[in-house]
Amino acid sequence: MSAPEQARATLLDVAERAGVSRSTASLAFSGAGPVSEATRERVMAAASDLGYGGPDPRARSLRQGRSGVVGIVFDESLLNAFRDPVNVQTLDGIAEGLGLDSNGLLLLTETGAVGTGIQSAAIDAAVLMGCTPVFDRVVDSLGRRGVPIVSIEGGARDGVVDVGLDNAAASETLARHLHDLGHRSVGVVTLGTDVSRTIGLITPEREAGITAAVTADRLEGVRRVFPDAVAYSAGFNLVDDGVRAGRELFAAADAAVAAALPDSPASDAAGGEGATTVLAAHPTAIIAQSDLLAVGVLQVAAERGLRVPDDLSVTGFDGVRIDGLAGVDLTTMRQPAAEKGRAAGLAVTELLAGRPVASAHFECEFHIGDTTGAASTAR
Amino acid sequence: MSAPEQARATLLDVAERAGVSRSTASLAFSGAGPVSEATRERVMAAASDLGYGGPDPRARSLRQGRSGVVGIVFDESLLNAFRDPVNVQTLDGIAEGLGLDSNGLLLLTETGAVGTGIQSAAIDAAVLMGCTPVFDRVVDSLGRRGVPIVSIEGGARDGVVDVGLDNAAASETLARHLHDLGHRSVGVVTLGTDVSRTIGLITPEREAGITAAVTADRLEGVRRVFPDAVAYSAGFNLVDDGVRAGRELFAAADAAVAAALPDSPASDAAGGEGATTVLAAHPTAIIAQSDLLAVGVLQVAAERGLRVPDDLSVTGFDGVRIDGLAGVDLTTMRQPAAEKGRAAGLAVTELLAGRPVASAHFECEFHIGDTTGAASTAR
DNA sequence: CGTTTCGATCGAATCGATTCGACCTCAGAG
DNA sequence: CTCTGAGGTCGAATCGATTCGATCGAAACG
Repeated sequence: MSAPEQARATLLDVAERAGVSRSTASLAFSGAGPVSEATRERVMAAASDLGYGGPDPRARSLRQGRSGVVGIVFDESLLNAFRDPVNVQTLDGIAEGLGLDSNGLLLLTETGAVGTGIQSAAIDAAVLMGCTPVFDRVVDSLGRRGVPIVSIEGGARDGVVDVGLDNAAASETLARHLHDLGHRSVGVVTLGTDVSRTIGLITPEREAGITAAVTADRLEGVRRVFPDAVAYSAGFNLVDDGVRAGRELFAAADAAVAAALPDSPASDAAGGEGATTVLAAHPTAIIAQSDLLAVGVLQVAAERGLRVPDDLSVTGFDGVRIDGLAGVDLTTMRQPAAEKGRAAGLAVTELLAGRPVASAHFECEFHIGDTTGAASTAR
Repeated sequence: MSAPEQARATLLDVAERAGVSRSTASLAFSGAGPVSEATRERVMAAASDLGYGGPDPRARSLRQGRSGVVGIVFDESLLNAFRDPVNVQTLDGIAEGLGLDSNGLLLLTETGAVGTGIQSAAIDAAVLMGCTPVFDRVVDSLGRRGVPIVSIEGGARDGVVDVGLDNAAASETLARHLHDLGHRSVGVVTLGTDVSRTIGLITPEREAGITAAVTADRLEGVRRVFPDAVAYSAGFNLVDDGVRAGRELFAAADAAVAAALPDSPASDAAGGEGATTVLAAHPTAIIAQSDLLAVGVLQVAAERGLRVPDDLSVTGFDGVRIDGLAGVDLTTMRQPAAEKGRAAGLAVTELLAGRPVASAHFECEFHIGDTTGAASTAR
């Protein structure tokens, strides 16, 4: 109201009106340096008169060489990124880890398109969420600008601090648990394998080309125990995609069993060893690479009238509290997502302070719920 | 590698190495203005030699007077904000509405704390998600700086473009639907009422002091049809909070019914009119102010052995696709959350272009699912 | 052959602050 | 009375680009 649309007041205007120099006015606002109380009040009064809203962040960030903004880079649309509770928890942890040093988190997406945003965003540091080869370009570009980078589950990369889990080991623990319970025929429902997020059976060729480190590592952990387990990839980390993958996995088993029966009259073939065993029998356990996918598998089990864990054991991963599914106690590996975020936030703080930071790895906690049990021998 | 840790190259360095002036080098990078192909290549080669990663966004934004960043302001922690699918959809819509003009969305939270971030963030415009009085300060502060503001469901505010729904009318539609089905005793499960998000019964005094516009408007819509409906407030928009509020609501009804029986031996008192009717009888319908809360209520119904919609009708609001609950077809008002976001994004674009923008209101679509039916007379 | 025109390039001003070193003044110590 | 020191203030340099108006050369035109 007081300043309709004429040129906005600058710190110089304020200083002149208060009868002091620019530098003194600046000190009055920033609080750095000694300024007498009387002067400060005069400056503030002048600012108020002129409708001055404080120093321009753009100018300040140019002079200071930092903006206080940390970029969060996703490799998928925000819509999908935020559907995954782990991402949300991690983000919250990052915000906490950065504390009050930060002026906010800048959401950026690098989906493979041109992505002008990431080039021209005034960020002091970047956190890469997830890991696809798409990020190589981002790492290059930011590295050239001297922007420190922290990746979450991004795997080892040159000049990048990584925060993650030992996914393979954690996954192996789950697999071994099932093996100990007597399971021999297991299926795996995996997360997306690459940028395309193709849904469907993971053939050996496809498995070799998995670019998503988390997916690859968790699958590798399973392979150490069940080298021949059939794996189906879900597209996104969603319950519904888990349902879809679960249905397909069982349908494939149905077909394989049906095909095996007439061909080999000797039913003991189903008890033999080798890849055919896995393919030609219904799985007694499903290892899902996330809790959301596991919940989808549980729904498929219900559809097919399979009792869990009597007829089918199911494991998840993440240990997220799934809103609205309080009743289910899933056997899973609980990962400290918020802590990972916090660690990433702290790492950013350290890097910005010029201190060196090492990559950090977190432990998962093995939680045995009531979705796993002894393999049924009656099948 | 090529530039270890010596002073980072600037555009001037690049220009000198390429044998051109600063201005020409700038034009070569920005693409504005005519530059010969040979010169451009020479500049790019020099940049590459020096490990120059493009113009500094800070300097650019100072000179141009804009950063390309749009602030998204929440009144709660990011963790809670992103648990609400409506927020996520809206955010995605905003990103889409802004298109390629934007360099990213800056997440800011104003929870009532000092919030230095919002003051010193270089944003061109701001979108306020939700609406609490806390935002008054934000509006002031940003307005003084000349930053355009768009609010989502923020209600009318001076100098702020608002994008929202006619929540009262939409809510009234649901209530009338239930009334038409013969329901007379209904309960309401509401969203948070204010910053404190206190869970529990909404007394008349408390109802008068609701500061969350969405909650107040939706409740008002119900009141037009059921003036005496009992309302319980859930804290956050979560299934689990819906479960909790639903349980309390039914427990309160249990108590009221038990208290009414011995006192008034004439059981026809339960069929009379007035506030006591509502309080002294179990509700035959529950109006939840969101789908997530409605799902919680459905779970409570299952707990108590109530069949839906035979024994109890339930309505929601939002029309979100709830991951993992594909089977339920909720009666609800579907709101175009993504469209709202898109409209907000477009509004920001227009405002930044200096064009005037009017507040916009969107229509909800009434969806009758299978969770509402005729009121049971047998109770 | 002189003039116009247009494309390419350059110089200098500008964006709005922060910050360093210099300077001044006044109080207290010697 | 003088010297010292510290608090308070100021001037000027600086951050790294964008952009406007001027300049210059060559091609096109009459």
